[in-house]
Amino acid sequence: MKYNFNDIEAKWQAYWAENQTFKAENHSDKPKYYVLDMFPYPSGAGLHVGHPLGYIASDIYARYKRHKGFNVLHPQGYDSFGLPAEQYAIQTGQHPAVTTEENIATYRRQLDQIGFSFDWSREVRTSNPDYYKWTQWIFIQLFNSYYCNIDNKAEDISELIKEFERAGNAKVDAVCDEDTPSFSAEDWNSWSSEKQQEILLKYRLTYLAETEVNWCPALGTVLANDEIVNGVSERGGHTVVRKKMTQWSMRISAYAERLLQGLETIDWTDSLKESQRNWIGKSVGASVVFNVKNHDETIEVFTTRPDTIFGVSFMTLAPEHELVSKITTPEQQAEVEAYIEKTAKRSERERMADVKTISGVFTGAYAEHPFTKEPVPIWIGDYVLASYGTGAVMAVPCGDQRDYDFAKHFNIAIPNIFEGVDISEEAFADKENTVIGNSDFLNGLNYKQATKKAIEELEKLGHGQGKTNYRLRDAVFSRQRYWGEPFPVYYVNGMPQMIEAKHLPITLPEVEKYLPTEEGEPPLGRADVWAWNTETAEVVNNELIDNKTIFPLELNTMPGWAGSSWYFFRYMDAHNDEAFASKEALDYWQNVDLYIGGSEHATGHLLYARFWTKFLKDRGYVQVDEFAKKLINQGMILGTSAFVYRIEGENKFVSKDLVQDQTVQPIHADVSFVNASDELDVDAFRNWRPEFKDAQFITAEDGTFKVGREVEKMSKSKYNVVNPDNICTEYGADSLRLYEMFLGPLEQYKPWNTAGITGVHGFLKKLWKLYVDDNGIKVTDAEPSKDSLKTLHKTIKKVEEDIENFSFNTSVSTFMIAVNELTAQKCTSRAILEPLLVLISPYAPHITEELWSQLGHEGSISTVAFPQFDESHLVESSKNYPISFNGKMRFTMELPMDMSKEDIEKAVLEYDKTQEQLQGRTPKKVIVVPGKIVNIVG
RNA sequence: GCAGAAGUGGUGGAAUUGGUAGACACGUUGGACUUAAAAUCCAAUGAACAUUAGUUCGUGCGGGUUCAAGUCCCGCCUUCUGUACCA
Repeated sequence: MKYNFNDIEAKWQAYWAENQTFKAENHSDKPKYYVLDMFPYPSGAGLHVGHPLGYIASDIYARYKRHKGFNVLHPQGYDSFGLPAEQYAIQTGQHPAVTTEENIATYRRQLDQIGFSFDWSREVRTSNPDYYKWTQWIFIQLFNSYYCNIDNKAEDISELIKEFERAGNAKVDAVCDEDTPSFSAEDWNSWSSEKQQEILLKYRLTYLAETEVNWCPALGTVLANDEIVNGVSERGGHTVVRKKMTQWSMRISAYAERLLQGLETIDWTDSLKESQRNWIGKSVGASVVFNVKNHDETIEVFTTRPDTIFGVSFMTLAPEHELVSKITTPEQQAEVEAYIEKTAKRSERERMADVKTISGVFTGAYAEHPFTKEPVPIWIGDYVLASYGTGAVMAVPCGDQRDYDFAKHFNIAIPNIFEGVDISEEAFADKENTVIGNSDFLNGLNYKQATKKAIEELEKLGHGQGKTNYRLRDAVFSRQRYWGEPFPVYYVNGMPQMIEAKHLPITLPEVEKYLPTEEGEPPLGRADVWAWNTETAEVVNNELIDNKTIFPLELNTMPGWAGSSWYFFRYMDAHNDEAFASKEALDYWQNVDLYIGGSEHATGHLLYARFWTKFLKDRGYVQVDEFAKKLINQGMILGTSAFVYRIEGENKFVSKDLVQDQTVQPIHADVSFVNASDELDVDAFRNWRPEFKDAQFITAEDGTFKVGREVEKMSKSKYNVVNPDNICTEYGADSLRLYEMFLGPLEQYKPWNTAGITGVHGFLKKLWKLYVDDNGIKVTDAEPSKDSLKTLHKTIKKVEEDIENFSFNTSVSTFMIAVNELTAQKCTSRAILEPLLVLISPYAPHITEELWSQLGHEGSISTVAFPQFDESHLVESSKNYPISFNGKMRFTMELPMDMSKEDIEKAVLEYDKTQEQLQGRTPKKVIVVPGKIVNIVG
């Protein structure tokens, strides 16, 4: 019987689907284990071999955990709202729901043929109204919450309103906008409802505010900071400009400290945690208030070095700073205005590219040093960013290199306030070795002492206090797009109102085009039926809007990360229409035990999802603080591109080994035309494109034509994309799974080379032949040999360790070694071969199911207990000792395991080969490590 | 600039606590089977020297610790990833 993988794989995939083999139960006596892959976006191109890498790894782990007796939740679904489907809709007029549906079908077919153990009964799609109903619901909860700094958690906004009615906001310590005024209870109670709502927006966790946003004209939408790479849009590489717009924002900054602290409690990679730490950007220091001479204005700055306050010799404001126009003296007016105009014109990108040029202008105004009362000149300069801190810095040139460079450039004094440090060449920024001098009451103190003292003194003077600053900004939550979740929001007198939760979902309206309107409104502005009737609680025709009972609905939609910020909870109870998931399900599954995905989501999805989890916990909807306990980033699989070389100016191609010093042009050839020995199928290449049809090919003497190889990112344009469908047809899903793992460590970037798959495919054939010959199953009930038991048990040990360490590549080698050994031992024993199948089944589930059933078992192998490791089979009576001379291994010597150190030394020294090596010398020293090694020195 | 990861044969990679460097594969070469091919099987395969026995070198580079270093320490170089005038 031959190993007919196509039939076997189809058979078992059908079996799993029919029997719902991998359906997870929400009630079980078994311990739970939740394995999750990062949500795929179903793109039109389908999967290439790089995509399933993480899915295969998580699938192996999920299957392993089932063998280990866990109730495993291993779901899959689609992040199905998003820009590509919408761009496609704009180009073709097709509804994004239609193309999304088609793409999902392709994905599903491709995923199914790889044999994943997903519980498809729990599939979720973010674009499905049953799902986004709850995304809208969470949005409403955020709107109805504020962040209380005293309790350090989110609380219901009604609590805040009660307090405002009772005592105004004097005693309230909550996260709010910078410009929130102080008010009394009388003020509050005297205000109109609109005014009250305006104030409440300053506290709500999601709020509408005029913000400066990253506007991408080409995409017609706003982008979040993490959607911009090097000043251009991440998708498409379009220009991004700053623009003021009224937008929904998420008050994620309220959670900055908890998001930072939480990192200590989760097992994520260091690089990922580090990215999040940098993104949150905590800095501890002080806020210092400077008076402006001859003005009532004050300038507040944030500094991490209050200890260097006596080294201040100027201040710098961002050119956009609101005080600039107020304090600039008439003499400096023209110069300042010219500078502001010049910097405003420079795009973010230019400003970033050109960090070296120092520019700035003196405003003519002076601040007053809080301690010395000396005048401090106020400059403006674009090295100060309006968006960080207060948009102003106190410049200490002796202690900060940027201030130093600025001072040098403009000939500003650089007073030295450090003991025994030379600052004639550069600033001194070493906090550890700082001793302050020339600084009145701070003299002689180190960094820590001086910082503490300076803050105390500033507080006494009322000129500052200790402060912690975060780089993390509130996240803009609106997109001027069609294909996203609609907001459950309508407007009364310009004030946003939430639709009651019981009327959700508010489904996407139909539009005739997916472009912004002529007036520049988002695509939903084209919908005819997009108004809210508050009496009937229905979405009605816009013509009915009377602003009495029928109001306009929000035209923006939610961003891509809305749906993916909580989907991991939905899988726990995917069809619940009473709640986003039942309390029982949430209590049982808690959070994700293992999350596998790419590292590109470090500061986007993975931060927002943590934020929403903490919010849901605060409001009592979930029990957990973090949604994923452990996270692994899989590396990318790169393509191995193939190049053919065309002689410059001629339609003549030359085999790689004959190129020599001719001037040639490398041209990408499709990798499917190239075999394992880098030989090109010339005919296939000719037929590929008309211009190659009549080309000449200079081949090697043996008639072969060699291509060059280079490792690049896998991409259509490089013709190096390998489709898993072809691999499955030609070698089978089990070969694909094994090979993806065999390529190397999961986290590492590594090139794909289809040629190597014959290795694992050969292994599967050998495995098959161990069980089956021409007459069918050849497994017997014979007593296993000692050697076979040893092979089995060392394999159990190694594989178990490997899986626990996510070292899947080494377990594939271990299987190969085991099968090679058992084949050599001519093992046919059921007692060996049955457990071996269970070991391999997480990696190669189809072939093992088939052999398991052929061995006479009913039902799936997937829940059979993992074999128990028994040390006793590995105990050796002797050891083949490596004998080294001065650290160099010369020969080996078989000696009993229980031999004493002294006897080993004696035996080794008496051995002929030892004397041969020593050539009459007397060893100075003999090191014997029993069970390991012998080293002879001398 | 800063942070993180990584550098081992022709290639992917292995070596879990310092103890036989290169497991397991790919590729290459030779052989068996075959009319031939495919498939399968066997053997060799880090480099140099040597008829053999064997010797020398060898884990990015330079030092060091140790009986023993891919592994530990110090100083560099290169590549990848992320991030950046963050006060």
